[in-house]
Amino acid sequence: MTHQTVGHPARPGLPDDPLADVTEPDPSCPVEITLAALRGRWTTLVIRELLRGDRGYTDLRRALPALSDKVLSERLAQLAQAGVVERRRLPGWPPRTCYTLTAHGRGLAPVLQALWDWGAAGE
Amino acid sequence: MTHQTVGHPARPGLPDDPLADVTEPDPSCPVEITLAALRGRWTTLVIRELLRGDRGYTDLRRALPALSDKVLSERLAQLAQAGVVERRRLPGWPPRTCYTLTAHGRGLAPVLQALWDWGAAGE
DNA sequence: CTGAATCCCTGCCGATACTG
DNA sequence: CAGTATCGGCAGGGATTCAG
Repeated sequence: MTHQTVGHPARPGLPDDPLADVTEPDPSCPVEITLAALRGRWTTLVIRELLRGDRGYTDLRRALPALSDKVLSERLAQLAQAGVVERRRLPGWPPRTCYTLTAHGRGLAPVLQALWDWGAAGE
Repeated sequence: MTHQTVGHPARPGLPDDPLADVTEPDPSCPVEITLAALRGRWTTLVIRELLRGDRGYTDLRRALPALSDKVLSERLAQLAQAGVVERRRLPGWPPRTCYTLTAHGRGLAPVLQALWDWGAAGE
């Protein structure tokens, strides 16, 4: 059990942590770390695809036809750097790469669910 | 009970909804609605301040000193449009405005918590 | 097949200055 | 006190092209 509810008696809905008091945008703030991982057009859709199972580069292109090579590469690199996805090059020819969510990446599922719930509830 | 768990038997972590199958970024996707509401530098910090209680314009400026007038105005307008905050003009002089989270806006607390948890757990 | 490099264009962000 | 107007810089995103 690595996350969920640190206990925040006096602050409804906000963690009881010094970083919760930052007075300006701070890349080390957990909230910003997560938003940075999700940042950019297409990012959440790529994650959604990978939540459904491992995918190759071409699988992703086929699932998201309007997504350009450049942006797909960018997103996969960004997500790899954030520790969300892992690349595995498969031996043989033609060259193939398999993209998998890391354990950390799979942890985004409840985050996306929370985003979905609020957006669906709202307004 | 307006949101939370539609029931998604076959899709771990993802809602069972046709919109979950969109093949390109779609502003009506709940996830994107939420991300749009949170988009932009300073946005989450403004929300955090308001989660702690109602604030006036100057209160917010004092709490976030590095935030410029223009951006604060932009954020408050954006959040008002998203139905997250409500403005109340107080009568009398000098002019005062009180910013309050709507019920919908208060619902962002668990979302921010989820973002915090993942960012704090990770990497 | 799987990417990375380039070019261009748009939109966001901040600083400054000004109004009711 | 509570904003709005304008300007400039810079980063994000798409189309195309090139490489391993």
